[in-house]
Amino acid sequence: MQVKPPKTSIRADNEAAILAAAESVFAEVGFKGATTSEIARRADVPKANLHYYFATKEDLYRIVLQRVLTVWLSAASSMDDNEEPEVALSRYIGMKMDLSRTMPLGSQIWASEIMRGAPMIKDFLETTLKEWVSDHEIVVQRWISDGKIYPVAPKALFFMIWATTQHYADFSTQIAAMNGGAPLSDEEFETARLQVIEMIVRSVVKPPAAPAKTL
Amino acid sequence: MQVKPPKTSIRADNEAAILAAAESVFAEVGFKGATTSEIARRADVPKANLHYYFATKEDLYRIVLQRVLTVWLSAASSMDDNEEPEVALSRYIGMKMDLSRTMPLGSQIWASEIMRGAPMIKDFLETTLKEWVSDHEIVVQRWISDGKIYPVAPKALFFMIWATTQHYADFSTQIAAMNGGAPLSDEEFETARLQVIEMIVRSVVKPPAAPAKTL
DNA sequence: TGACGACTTGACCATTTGGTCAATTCTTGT
DNA sequence: ACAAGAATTGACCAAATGGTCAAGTCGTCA
Repeated sequence: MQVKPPKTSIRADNEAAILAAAESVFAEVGFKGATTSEIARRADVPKANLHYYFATKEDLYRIVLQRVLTVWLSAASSMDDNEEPEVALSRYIGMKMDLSRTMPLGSQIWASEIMRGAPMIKDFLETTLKEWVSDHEIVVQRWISDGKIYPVAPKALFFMIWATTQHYADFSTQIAAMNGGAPLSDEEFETARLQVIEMIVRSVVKPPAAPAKTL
Repeated sequence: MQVKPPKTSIRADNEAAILAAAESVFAEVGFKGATTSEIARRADVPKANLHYYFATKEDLYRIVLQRVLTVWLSAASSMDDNEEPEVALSRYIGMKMDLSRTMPLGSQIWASEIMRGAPMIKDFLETTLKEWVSDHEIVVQRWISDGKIYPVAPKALFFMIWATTQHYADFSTQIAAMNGGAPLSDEEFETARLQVIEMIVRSVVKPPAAPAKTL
């Protein structure tokens, strides 16, 4: 199951520790605010050792960002099939909620990269992401033509999905404060997950046509 | 209409220029990433002059944050009355969309403050914001009891509203990229605003009970 | 076992950082 | 007109920053 032979496990271990530390620092204070010494501290290696594995802070950031994009793409493909809108949307929203739960740092890094003007992922936004949106706008348009969902601007729907699901990662501090100070438990999160799916689906999917005459 | 007599207009002008510059820098790179020299550069004053008006970077940040909270509170009160859910929600969502349009930097600063763990507004979250949520949960519960909206977790509804509306501020770079590279025009934004209101309202408000028998 | 490359790290460097200060130049009220 | 406070700013400082380097230690494979 290993993709790359692990060179030495020393290298693999150290790179992993440094990348994990980098992820958490970048998520908290963004690229500009991050310091290599703080990353080294969290990874529990001397700063010089960090620079032995990753030449520059920008290199480190680029690699961390690349993993975020990869994960984003994997979730994105979960909406590809042409199922019924309710099913396709539920699957996609659920997947995004799972991502917010399991990889909140990635979501936060994405957010702070966007907020600083996306200098590093401008290209990704303009090509890959733009294409995903264009492709899926067509799907939504078809659902509208077929009378399955209300006529809505597809982009507004995508933005609502992204915003709401990622909110559970990016604003987890605020959510915890509203939850009596503690992060959502697994059960609480699962409830939220279902609730989000239910609300967003209802926001666009037409209820089944009035049952012809039965009852 | 002036609240404080403007001391000298020199002071007022300089403070305003510095605060505006600070807002834009903090919005882009957060508190940790911001530098006083960059703020001074954007305000077009020497750094020493900036420190003449604001003693420390933290002071500046605190003041900028305070204004964000004030604005947030003014929008929050727009949902207070006990109107029909559709009206109350539409007004509140519309107000939040307006805020995202007119004060996007404030929204971004809020987001980055939350992402770094909200060290500076923890108290606001745990008191003022928590109370607002508690109070309005009651309103939503009543709407549910009255059968006016579907049974939803009030917090999940608030989070969806905040997330979606603030997305138009925090992720404007990404939205522009999806819009062919240009920020939303006034008309495009107005369309989005209406669309967001429509979707969120539909996500919770029950359609009028099947019209008794007419037609 | 020994040699060679991988790994480790304290000391160091130039630059940038937040912030200070004293000397100077306005403004303004009388 | 002029004194007194308000405003301006170049020069400066200690600390922190991203990054380097040389001198070592360790792992492993023949």
